[in-house]
Amino acid sequence: MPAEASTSRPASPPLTERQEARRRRILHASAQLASRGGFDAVQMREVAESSQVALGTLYRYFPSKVHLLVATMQDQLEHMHGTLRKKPPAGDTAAGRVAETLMRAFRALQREPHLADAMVRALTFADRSVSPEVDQVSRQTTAIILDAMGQPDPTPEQLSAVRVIEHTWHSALITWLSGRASIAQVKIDIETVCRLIDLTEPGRPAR
Amino acid sequence: MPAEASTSRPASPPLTERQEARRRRILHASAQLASRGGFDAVQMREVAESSQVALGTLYRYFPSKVHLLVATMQDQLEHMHGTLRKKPPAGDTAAGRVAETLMRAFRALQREPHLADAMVRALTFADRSVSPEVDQVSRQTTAIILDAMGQPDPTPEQLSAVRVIEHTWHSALITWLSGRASIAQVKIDIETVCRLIDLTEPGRPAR
DNA sequence: ATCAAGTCTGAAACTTGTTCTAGATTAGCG
DNA sequence: CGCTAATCTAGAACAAGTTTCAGACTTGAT
Repeated sequence: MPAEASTSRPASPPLTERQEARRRRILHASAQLASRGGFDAVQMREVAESSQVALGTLYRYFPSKVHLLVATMQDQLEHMHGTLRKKPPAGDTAAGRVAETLMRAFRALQREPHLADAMVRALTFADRSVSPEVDQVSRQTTAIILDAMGQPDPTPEQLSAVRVIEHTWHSALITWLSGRASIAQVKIDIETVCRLIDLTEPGRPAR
Repeated sequence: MPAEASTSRPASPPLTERQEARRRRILHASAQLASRGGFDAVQMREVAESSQVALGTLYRYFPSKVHLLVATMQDQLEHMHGTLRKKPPAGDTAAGRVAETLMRAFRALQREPHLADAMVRALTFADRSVSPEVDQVSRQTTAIILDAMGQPDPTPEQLSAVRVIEHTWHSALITWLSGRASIAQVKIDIETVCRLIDLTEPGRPAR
């Protein structure tokens, strides 16, 4: 029973069971260390030791610390998408549902602020060499938002709005994590940007 | 004639002339190295050498690489605010003027993409210890946007919109810098988010 | 079962951000 | 001028990400 997740890796070379296990151990150690002290606490030597893997092996699985943390984020996002699916938001408007969904995710992050720090910092610090992985995270986030909107077939305008929402989401998280914005502030920003969705409700002249 | 900029540092201890000169040399070296190879090319030893200052001194002036790059950004932003002031945007709507202003800034960044990379990456990677400096950058950005709106006395709603615009601006830059979004895409995102301004034009029922 | 290719391990080495130290220089002051 | 505190310099030292390498272990195919 090899649990193959639906939205996962390209799975270039299929991993053996032991390799899959190593990969899981590494991701687990990464998340654990991150939960403690955030980005800085995820030290490659420690991750290697915690996951019972040689440093060189760690680097074979994840070519850099940022790759590792972005993969950790993919992992967590899948989790969250699953959780969110179970109890879909109940608002009347698409904007309200999206805002509610993002606030739910935000509350989850608040429970593990250090982990959030590690993941989000890695995500925005990632350079070109991590683009595919970051893109995957972005697609997953988009999927979550579209789910909340309940629009299986969004217009280009709506996709633009979703992109802007994602931008705001990431950047607002950053300001919260670095102590420059309060939780309340983040909430306001999310609600504000979600209004863009109403603005692009189909049946409106585009411009 | 000690040119004291209007929006500058708290100037805790006033610097002597030679110190001011050192500071300028450092910032200049930083910008120069950044223009070459972006974030990675700004190596503290090189900055120290280029600016004819000992490594320890560099760290006395800027307590970390991120501090240095954020200060570099403040410097460049002041420049840009000055430039933008000279030719204010000409659009009819506030949203249009803000979008035009940001696109103008964006085109300036496109001319020095490596410098942009160094500054923006530093900005979003900055942790709590750099909050005051990052905040200053944020205030300066807000000032530029409010200038473009031509609203000397914005409502709280408008301030929220401006915050969201800044979020989008930063995050969109990141996606462009890491090659995940095209210039055209960034343009669309900026234009999309600027619509929020019309939405909060005074004289509208606030919800 | 055996062999070749690929993978993993442990340890050292290298890079770059950051810290520390001892001595030289400078600034402000009486 | 001559003193004292602060600042600056050169350079070593340390920390953590990354690379490298020789040898042991697995895997897959014959």
